[in-house]
Order: sequence, then C-alpha cells, then structure tokens
Amino acid sequence: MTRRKIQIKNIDNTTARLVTFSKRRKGHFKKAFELSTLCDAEIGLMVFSATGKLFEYASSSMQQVIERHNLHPDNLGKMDQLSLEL
Amino acid sequence: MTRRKIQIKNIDNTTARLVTFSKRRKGHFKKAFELSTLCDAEIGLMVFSATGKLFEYASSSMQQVIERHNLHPDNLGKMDQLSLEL
DNA sequence: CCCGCTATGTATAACGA
DNA sequence: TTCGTTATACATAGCGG
Repeated sequence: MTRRKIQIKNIDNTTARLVTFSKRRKGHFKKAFELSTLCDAEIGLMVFSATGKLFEYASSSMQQVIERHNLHPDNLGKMDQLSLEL
Repeated sequence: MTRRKIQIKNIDNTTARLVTFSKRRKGHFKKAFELSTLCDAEIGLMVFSATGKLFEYASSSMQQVIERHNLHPDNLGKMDQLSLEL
C-alpha cells in the first residue's frame, strides 16, 4: 500500500501484524463513520482481534443494530425468536 | 477524495448519495475482508441503507459474530441472557 | 505500545457513454 | 440508471522516536 505492496494473506510477523491491525482497524472505523454520515446509513461494526479483544463501532448503538438485524425480514425465520424483546 | 474533496456530512443530492453509498459500501466490505484476512480477526459488519435495505459481511457468520459479541465479558450483564443459546 | 513521517498503493468523486 | 475512466484525495507499510 505504501512503501511497498503487500499480499492479502495472514501476516506472519507478529509485531507487524499487530501494528497493521491497529492502523487498519482505526482506518476502518473512520470509514464506517464516514459511510454512515455521508449516506444516512445505520452501521454496526464488530471486530475481534486474534487475541480475543473486542472493538466495535455503531452509528447508533450496537444493541440497536443487532436488534434491527435480527428483525430484518431476511433474517426472521432463519433463527428462533430470540432477541426480539431486547 | 478524487476529482474534488468532499465534506463528511449527509449528501443532499439523492443520485450522488446513492452512487457514493454503493461505491463506499463495496470498498468498506473489501477493507473488512482484508483486515480479517491480514490480521486473523473475526469481523462482523452490518449496513442498513437509508431505504432500509440490509447489507452485511462477516468473516465467519453474522450469527456467530453477534453471539460472540453478546457473550463478550464487557457485554454480559449489560443485557439479559437472550441469544445465549443461538 | 502509541505517534509522526512520507513514499506509494488504494479508494473514489465527477464525468462521459 | 448503471458502468468505465481518470484525476485526486486518502489510507497505510516501513521506519524512527
């Protein structure tokens, strides 16, 4: 991408992987914010690092996004009635 | 961004907003895929357009990501025990 | 680990068809 | 409206603190 092009595959070097994760995660969150702002969209983004840490972004609130996702026509029927009352 | 810089605020022109939404959404999904691949992260991304359409991406499956999010220590206790059995 | 720098690779706004 | 092109803005890999 920058000083040198990289392959889109798991980064072997742990340090480099962590640094890349940190930087791209930040950029990705920014993009999510821009997309929701520019186009009046509701966005929910969840990221779990390889070490199990959770990072999330939601234009409204994650619970609201998840609930909306579960209530979406395409998903009703693909799951039980759980979360409907959240 | 390109032929001209834009402000990060809701795009008034409907046509331009739809085009931008379509393009940025695609790019955003690609970024999500790259981040999960490069850094071995689990990612869930949900996007609801202003018209209510749902677009989603998950490195594994959205239900799995949502479940993991709900089971995350930081979220247990912030909600009821719903979704635990999905 | 986080921050800044900067050369370069990418994403994309505005057009044209 | 949808698609391809292209000039630019933006994101970021590799380093140094």
